[in-house]
Amino acid sequence: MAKRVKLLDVAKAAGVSQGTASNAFGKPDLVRPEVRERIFDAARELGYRGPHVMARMLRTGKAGALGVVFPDNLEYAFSDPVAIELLRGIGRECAHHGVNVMIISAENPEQAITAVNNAAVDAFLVHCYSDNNDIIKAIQRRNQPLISIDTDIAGAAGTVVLDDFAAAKNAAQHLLDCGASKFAILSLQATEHDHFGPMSPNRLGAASHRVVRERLAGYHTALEAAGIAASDVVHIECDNQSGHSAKMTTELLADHPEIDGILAMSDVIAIGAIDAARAIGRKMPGDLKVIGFDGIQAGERTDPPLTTMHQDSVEKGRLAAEMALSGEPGKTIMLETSLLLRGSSQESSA
Amino acid sequence: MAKRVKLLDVAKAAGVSQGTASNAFGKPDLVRPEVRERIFDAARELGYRGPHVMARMLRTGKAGALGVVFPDNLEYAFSDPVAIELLRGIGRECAHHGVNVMIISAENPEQAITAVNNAAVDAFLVHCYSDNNDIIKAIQRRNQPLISIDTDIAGAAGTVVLDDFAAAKNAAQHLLDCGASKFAILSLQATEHDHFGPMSPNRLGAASHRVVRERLAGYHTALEAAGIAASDVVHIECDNQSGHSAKMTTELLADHPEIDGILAMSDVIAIGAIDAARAIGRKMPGDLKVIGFDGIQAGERTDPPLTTMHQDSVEKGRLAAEMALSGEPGKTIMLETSLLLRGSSQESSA
DNA sequence: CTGAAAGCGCTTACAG
DNA sequence: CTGAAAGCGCTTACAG
Repeated sequence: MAKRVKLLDVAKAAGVSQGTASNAFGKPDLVRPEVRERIFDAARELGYRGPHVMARMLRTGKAGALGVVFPDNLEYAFSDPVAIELLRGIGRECAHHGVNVMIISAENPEQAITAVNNAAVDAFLVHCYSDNNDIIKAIQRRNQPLISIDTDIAGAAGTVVLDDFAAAKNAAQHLLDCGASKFAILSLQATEHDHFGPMSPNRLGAASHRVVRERLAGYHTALEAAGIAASDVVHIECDNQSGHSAKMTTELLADHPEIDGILAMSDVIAIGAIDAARAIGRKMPGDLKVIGFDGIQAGERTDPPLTTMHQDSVEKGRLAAEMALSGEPGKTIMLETSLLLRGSSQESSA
Repeated sequence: MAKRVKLLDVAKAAGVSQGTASNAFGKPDLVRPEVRERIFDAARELGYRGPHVMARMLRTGKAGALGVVFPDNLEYAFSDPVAIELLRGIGRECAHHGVNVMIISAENPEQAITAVNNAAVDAFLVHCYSDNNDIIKAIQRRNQPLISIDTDIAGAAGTVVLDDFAAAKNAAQHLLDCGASKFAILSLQATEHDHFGPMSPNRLGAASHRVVRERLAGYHTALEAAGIAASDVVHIECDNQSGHSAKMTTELLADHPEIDGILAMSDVIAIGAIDAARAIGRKMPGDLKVIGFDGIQAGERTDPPLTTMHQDSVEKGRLAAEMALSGEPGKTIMLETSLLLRGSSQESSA
């Protein structure tokens, strides 16, 4: 293995100083064209591979990359359609700024902390549900800008969230308008600890995930205005996988056949619910109305197609990346959702 | 802005040498516990943030990250279900090794070269269709291990591909067995230059993408064995998006109503084909048989569900990452596919 | 187990 | 526009 050719070798061969050679690569305008060419020729001849990335990073302090962390669901992030849309938006904005995207990968929370500490990035984007998390503390210790997505983190350089309360309120109102009167809520996990199935009032009150808290409040607000107490609503906590929510829904509808309105906190969950309800012969939307949350593509292909509260996850990711890259003071952006009407809540007019 | 606390400051405060302080963080076993604690205390007191990542990288030459490059479809990679599965496998293996995943992001090929040069990574994983590419040259100039996925790159440290020939041959054979006799092939792009619609014999012969070349050869081999010449098969080049392939299929079936077998090079393309065929009233599988390629989840929800050649893209990505991280000599892995039988090729027995 | 020293390869003030 | 020098912050032989 030959010794690596470095800038000084090139400079010597070209008969210039190291500084000038550096400029030829990094700031070509500062070097006279003929000298620049001489330097490039020397580089080619010696087999110089261009400035060493890590050395430049150390010197300039810039990593040229944004770190993306999914503390709640590390492996899972690459399966959730919504996370992928987020990543697409992040990737788009990073590409625009000529910055790479570093996905912090780990098998468990402890490893994630190491992974965060080993990542050469200029800022972190954190997608998580809960603000109380060792991984977040590890990031904050690094003292780099942190943009939080979908939850509030104290001291974040920026925050992008949804108006989850309004979205959930509108979702419940829509099912009320469609005539539903006996409700079940299929909730996302309320805390980091796995817990599936019926939610006790205790558990309902203990939701540490901002998204869950806000959406529950929104659903309840609309229902209570229609005279339906939260205690009369069946709450089921689901894993965010259609297979799992299908199982939960089968049990739900066996125990509570009177349910005629299902409020699902994600489309993935809603899709499982529709599958399960159809399998046991429930007619939708006549017999049972379902509304999801997110607006993923797969919702177009359920039977019936899924009515949902649509959010623009791509834009959410893009905005977060933009905040991270702009270096502006920390602000909070709250995005709106819109009702995406399909067949699972009312007969299509088509 | 206070000056950054560095290791030497901590060492002085703890009354040890810089080397010992370094060991306390990086190789704790080499430092006596009581000394170690003294160092950690000093670090805490001074607000030391832990060893500087970039400095360590420069010194050790290890980046602790794997670069992933999609030269053909930079933004598109986060939309294609198959690319996402690949990424999931890569992420899984990287997490296992405590290595982060760096996605090289760029808006155009030129930017991609810069992005490659700015990426602090230990090796590159390249997913591409064609081996002749400026981005690949840029990577090779960096002289780091390069694992190529889905195509052969000369000098790669490793290669992971599918047995595309056998897969396509089996796909065509299956439709023959189901009774199809008039075929159309919906092909992926054959070269990097956009070209959609009917393929001339010229274009067929010029396919620079390995995947397209192999699959065409496989389809043709099976069809020719059944007495069907390649020149009697309609070839259409599609963008890998269901909306686009749907349009192409509508035209195809208008021009060639006799077609009763569609061989699609991806499930995404096949899904569009099924949608289009159903929209104009073609009965599947009775009237028209369709087989896809990949085995993505969305294929379960078409009407009828999509028969396809299933590949394990997650494993493909995982294997590629494993090769990159093992540092073993370059070898080639060829993965098999399997027929995934659903309703688009024959009546289900259910 | 500990300390003193070298050096990873570059970029950037600074002086000309 | 060019050159000489400092230093980014660390880890790792090396000698004890």
